[in-house]
Amino acid sequence: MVARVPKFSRIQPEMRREELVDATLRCLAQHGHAGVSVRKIAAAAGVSIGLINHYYPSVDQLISHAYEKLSGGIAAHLMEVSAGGATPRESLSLFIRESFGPGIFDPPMLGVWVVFWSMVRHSADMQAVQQRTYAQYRQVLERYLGDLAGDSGLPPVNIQAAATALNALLDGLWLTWCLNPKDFSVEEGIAMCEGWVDAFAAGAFAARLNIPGR
Amino acid sequence: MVARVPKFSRIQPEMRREELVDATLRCLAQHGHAGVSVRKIAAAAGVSIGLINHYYPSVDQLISHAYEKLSGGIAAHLMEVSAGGATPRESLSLFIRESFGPGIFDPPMLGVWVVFWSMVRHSADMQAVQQRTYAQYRQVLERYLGDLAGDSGLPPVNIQAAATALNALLDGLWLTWCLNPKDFSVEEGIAMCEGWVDAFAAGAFAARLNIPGR
DNA sequence: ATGCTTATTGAACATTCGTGCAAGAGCGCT
DNA sequence: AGCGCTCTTGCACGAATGTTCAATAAGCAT
Repeated sequence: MVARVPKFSRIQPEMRREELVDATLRCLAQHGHAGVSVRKIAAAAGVSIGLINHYYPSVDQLISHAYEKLSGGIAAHLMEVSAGGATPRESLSLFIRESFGPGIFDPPMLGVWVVFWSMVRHSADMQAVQQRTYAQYRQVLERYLGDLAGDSGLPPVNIQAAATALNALLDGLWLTWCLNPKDFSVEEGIAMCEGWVDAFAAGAFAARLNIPGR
Repeated sequence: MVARVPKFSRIQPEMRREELVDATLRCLAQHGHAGVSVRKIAAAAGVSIGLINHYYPSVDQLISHAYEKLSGGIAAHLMEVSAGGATPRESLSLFIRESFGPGIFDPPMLGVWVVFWSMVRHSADMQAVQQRTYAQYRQVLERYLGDLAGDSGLPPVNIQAAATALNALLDGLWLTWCLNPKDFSVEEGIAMCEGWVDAFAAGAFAARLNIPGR
């Protein structure tokens, strides 16, 4: 008497998509650009090669969905955490500290983003995801920085430019650190960002980031 | 009477290497990751497929040399330009403005760097180039920032951390702008960096970037 | 139980890739 | 003028790629 053992299991399409996207992210983190491979992703997800094209017309669309999930997930997480701050200044500190947390500050993650960035220029889908998620990020920072400037009674400042700069500082530190984690410690990175916010709150950028903007 | 027209010309090995490296950079700028291809590079250089492996044992070494040339060239250029400043503060302004200049602030360049970064984690050669050129960049900034802090009579500050932060701000703005040049103008980017240097010169970061460092 | 829907499989296809290698030819040297 | 070094060529090879598609079988409904 032999027990029936199914060769595979059918699961709900949405769950399967989720699994495929997760496998994609794992693949990119491990293999970098070489992870953009139907066969590698299929192996990582434990499914057959053909299943991927059943759910995604092309591998590019799978990557695009993975981009959306990762980027959206991080943005949502940062928003949720920073919302716990009692003041704008405190929210910014939470946002900064969480940006340096595990799952974000992680060298293999560079391999993932590098793939995404390399596709932005040639894919309209990727470009759309990039612009949408970046705007989301920046708006959060704009709100906190705007409130902080209001609380501090600062002269009018180009908040959008300030948010762009803080975001760039975060991104640049992340990039530098992922390329060589020995360059500086996470705590030092946080201190650099906190210093920037302190300077902002003290009105140090008012002279350069005056309002006209665009 | 038929004029002799050579099928190809022999040139000095060094010049040929130069041509191959230039073709590589052009390829990466145009095709991104797809430009990492012996055939595409050979076509861009106007030579046969086999010639590349004659000069470089593997395509990875060609990319590595291209990385070294591009990175070293930019570093040398920035050093040369910024050396023209009469004061450390002026040198920093020149460094910043030149960092936003053409040839650096250029969206296709993102495709080049993205390829380099994707290889740093898996190639010891690329890692070595990365660390060497990054240290070179930062040392220049450290010198100017150190002199500026001395001139301003600031309390002791972790200059290395400050240079890391300014470099990260530059990199982050570059990345953001290359992904979407409409986000902000070059002049705004320069203003953000100048504002950071102003704040540094005013001692705004002294409290966070205190000396112990590491 | 039986049938139906369709999620899932895996082989097949045409491309493209990097590298190896023997043949060819440019160009300096005698 | 012709020898010879080696730069240069381009075909050949195996491996890996994305996509297609007919066949299979899981799991729900009847």
